[in-house]
Amino acid sequence: MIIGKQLKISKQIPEYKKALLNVLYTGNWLNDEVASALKPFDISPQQFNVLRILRGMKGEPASLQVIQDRMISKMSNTTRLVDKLLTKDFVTRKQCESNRRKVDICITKSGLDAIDEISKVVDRVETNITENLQENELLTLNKLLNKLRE
Amino acid sequence: MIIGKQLKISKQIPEYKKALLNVLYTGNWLNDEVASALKPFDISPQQFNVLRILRGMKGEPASLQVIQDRMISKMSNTTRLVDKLLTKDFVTRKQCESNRRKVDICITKSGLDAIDEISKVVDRVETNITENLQENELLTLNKLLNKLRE
DNA sequence: ATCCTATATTTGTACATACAAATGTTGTTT
DNA sequence: AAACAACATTTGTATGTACAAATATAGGAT
Repeated sequence: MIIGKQLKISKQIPEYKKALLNVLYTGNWLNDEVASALKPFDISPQQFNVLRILRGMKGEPASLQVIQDRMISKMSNTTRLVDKLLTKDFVTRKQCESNRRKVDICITKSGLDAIDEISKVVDRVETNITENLQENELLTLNKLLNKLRE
Repeated sequence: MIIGKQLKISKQIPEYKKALLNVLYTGNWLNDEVASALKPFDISPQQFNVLRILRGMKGEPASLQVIQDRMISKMSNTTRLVDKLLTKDFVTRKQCESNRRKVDICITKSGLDAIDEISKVVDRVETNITENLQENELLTLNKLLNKLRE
């Protein structure tokens, strides 16, 4: 639905305000969509994101800093997010040997299995959502969002 | 920056995944930008959003439901968000007379003063962010985001 | 009028997040 | 080498948010 109608915004709101409202609103909406798809697996979008990052490390350990830099939503307490993944046995954490201030975080076999399983469901949601956008529209959307953040 | 570089994503990720990642990432980024602009006023983006909704009511009271429907980020406890605004004396809340299940929430004079003041700062942030996008680019962005949510 | 269902909000509780201070480690300066 | 600043993470604490159950009111159906 059109953003103005959706949130019952005044009709003469300038386009730039509409656009920013739309980015925020659509971001939240998308997050909620993903969250409810993840719900049955008892995992949050944030946790899913971190698991995916760790899977992308291809066996290499990641420090907290590396994880944080790559997270979609930066947060001020990644330690505790990793704690949650630890109790689920999805990751391991130990002091980094070459720089003992850092910590080596790796995904476990069971973490890999979990994310592979969960990814299928998320993939389905993602293709569903984007199916009414053409490839060139996706490219344009990416271009405009990148430009916005410059 | 380009979303793939930003989050150090694998290069052969399909465009639709990039787009959704970009929507989420840009939404969070924008929220953080606004949040830090609001910080000096000791008010959260959510609270700011509700005050703006109430200002838009032009004196008419809003029920919790009305507020929730118009919020950028839907949340499951609007009561407590309004509690916060109450303790700041930015709003009033009383039982609705025509339907006593509902509550009438109104913005106070001091709430109006606050939001007028704060809006100036947020406006500045918003124009800053969008200044490198042309009007037709903003229109396209809005169109694509609306289409995504369909 | 009584009963039942739907609506609107609040409350209890568990969990998540933000922020600053504390801890431990490393590199640099003197 | 001692002292100090910079870095990486953790911990304490306050606040925010999610979810379900509880409360209260309204609008039918019998």
